[in-house]
Amino acid sequence: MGRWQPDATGRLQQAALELYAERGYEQTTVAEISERAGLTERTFFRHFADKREVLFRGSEELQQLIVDAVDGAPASATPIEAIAVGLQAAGAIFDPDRRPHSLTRQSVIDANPGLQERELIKLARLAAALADALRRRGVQDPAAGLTAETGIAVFRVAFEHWLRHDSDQHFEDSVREAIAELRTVAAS
Amino acid sequence: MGRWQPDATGRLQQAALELYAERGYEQTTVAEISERAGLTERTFFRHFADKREVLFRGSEELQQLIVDAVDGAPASATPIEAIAVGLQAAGAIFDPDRRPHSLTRQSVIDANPGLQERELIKLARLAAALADALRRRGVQDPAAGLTAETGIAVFRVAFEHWLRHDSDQHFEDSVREAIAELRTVAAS
DNA sequence: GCACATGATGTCAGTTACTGTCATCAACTC
DNA sequence: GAGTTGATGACAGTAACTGACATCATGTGC
Repeated sequence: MGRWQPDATGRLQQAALELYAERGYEQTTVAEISERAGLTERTFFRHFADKREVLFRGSEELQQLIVDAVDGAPASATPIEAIAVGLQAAGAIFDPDRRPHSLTRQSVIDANPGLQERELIKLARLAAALADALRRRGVQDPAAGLTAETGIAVFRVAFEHWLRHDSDQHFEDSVREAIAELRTVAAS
Repeated sequence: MGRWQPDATGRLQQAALELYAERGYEQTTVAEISERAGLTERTFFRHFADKREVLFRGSEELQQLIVDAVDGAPASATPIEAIAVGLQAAGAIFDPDRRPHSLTRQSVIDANPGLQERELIKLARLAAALADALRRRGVQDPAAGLTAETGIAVFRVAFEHWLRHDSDQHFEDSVREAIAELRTVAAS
């Protein structure tokens, strides 16, 4: 059993999620995660900047996916429609098969304030990226920023609905429903 | 020079802000902060849960101030108007005399992602408290949550404007302007 | 004035997240 | 098959944070 087992990053992610879920985030040491993954503590910190980040790898890809979709939305789309197109593209990541994994991950985050902080800054970065994408479409400020933040609110509503809904509804449908809800609220 | 110098919490806060501003948050140790305040490291952690929290003491009072004002807003006020009343009450804390202090504090936060995370979760808690206050006024969901989050966006815009504006404009006026901006955006 | 309770602080030992440095080993190149 | 490259191990070190217990200032009852 030499070094160089494949996918060290993935093994660390899986080991961390398992342990966080089993015994809690704070009760889990990085040494334990690394051991379960067959690696050392030092190697963990070569793959992840800190103990929280192991749960958030992939948020960059999610952001890129969404931003690319916004960039690709038809020029005729209004700002909020462009955001909706972007969010729906996230369905490629949030597919029904991965819902159990997402549920476990979210329950771990919801149980720990430190992890919630990390989640919030990821969403804030996504909001900033969405605002930039809107500006590239010619949307002026402060509409770009406000629409982007509204988009984050929609994302959260859609994601939570997708998580909690038992049926294997597609994420795109959850986004559609959240947008409809937003229009109702905004029109009142 | 015995123990029991008055206002240990305040001395720790001032020492921390000075050192964070002088040499940076990460380059400052809790031992150094405590020493400047004439206390020990252990005592620091009796006053503050962690090294970040020393910059955020008072956010609970701010939240209470705003929520109380929302509760006290006239029954005839619309949800967003009630939020505006609440945010304007924060002018009691953000008075022009404290602007230099707020500027220093914000520059420290803006220079460190960890501190930004803490700021974000404080704002998220404020948003949750605002949503509860709206529900007490009979506002239904999801309008309560969405209006509360919009209120946070308004707060951030107003606060940043108040910070950056050289004249000693009152915070209440910044809130008024931000609300007007929001109405313009929403009506477009 | 004095014993006593109370609360804030000091002291000290310990755990753990995180970093710097250098050695080691697998795979790839020529 | 020697050298290069990149990932990992080993080890020492710093600093955030915690638990346990001692100590001291202050207030209270007498």
